[in-house]
Amino acid sequence: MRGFTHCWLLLQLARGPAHGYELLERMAEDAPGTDPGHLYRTLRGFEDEGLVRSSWDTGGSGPARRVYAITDQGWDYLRSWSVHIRRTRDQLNRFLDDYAALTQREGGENDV
Amino acid sequence: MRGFTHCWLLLQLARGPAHGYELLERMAEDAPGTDPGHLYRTLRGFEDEGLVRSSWDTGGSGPARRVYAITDQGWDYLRSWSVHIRRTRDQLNRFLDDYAALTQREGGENDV
DNA sequence: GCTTCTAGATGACTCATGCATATAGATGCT
DNA sequence: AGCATCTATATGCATGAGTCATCTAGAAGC
Repeated sequence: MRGFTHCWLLLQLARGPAHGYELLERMAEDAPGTDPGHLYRTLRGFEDEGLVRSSWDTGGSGPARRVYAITDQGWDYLRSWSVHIRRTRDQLNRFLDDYAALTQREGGENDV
Repeated sequence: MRGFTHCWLLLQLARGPAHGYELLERMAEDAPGTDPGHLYRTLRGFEDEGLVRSSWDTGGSGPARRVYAITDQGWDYLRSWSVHIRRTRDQLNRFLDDYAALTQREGGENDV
């Protein structure tokens, strides 16, 4: 499966078109410490795979912005991801349960 | 963060000592398709970092087995992982919630 | 002797991620 | 005009997880 950044970005674009810098700032709130280079590369990668389409927005202030919009193929991809993500979440839950059970048995001095 | 294999392996060793091949078989049930090379390398990596200790078990049938046991440092690591994993799980839940909300709004022909 | 099973390991590759840095338009300051 | 700063996109290079193929070698069965 692709990393968290991939999922997050495509999901954001599913909510509506946006340009990279905007997504970068949004991400700074949700998951701080995201690398701009990785973000822009991921977006271009999406376009290469046909999951999004981009166009230049020269209106507004500042440099031109490359605005990305999700495609039907992008929606399909997002859908298959959601299945995978649910599975991953379940695995993590199992990990947490197992860990909690172990630490309880071992002593109980842990804040689980 | 380290990948799922890392977490899973160290958690298994937290339940008790085991050798690589045994873990490989256990993993085939929980998360099929795991690569032996990756597994063995990960275990050696753990040992380099002091998270586990290994010793040869020449008893029993078949070739000698390298048996791994978790160290105190390994327990510490596992503990810090559990915090991170909980955070990741919460992110995945947020993703799934957002996706569900989006697809409901868009039409509702999806089995969420 | 031969194959098969058990067990551990390496080499080479792809891809996600991180860190530094480059480029360039727009804006504000002096 | 000159200069710094903000906005915006992008590349270069390194690390490290994960994958695929392959190797070594003891033990067991036939």
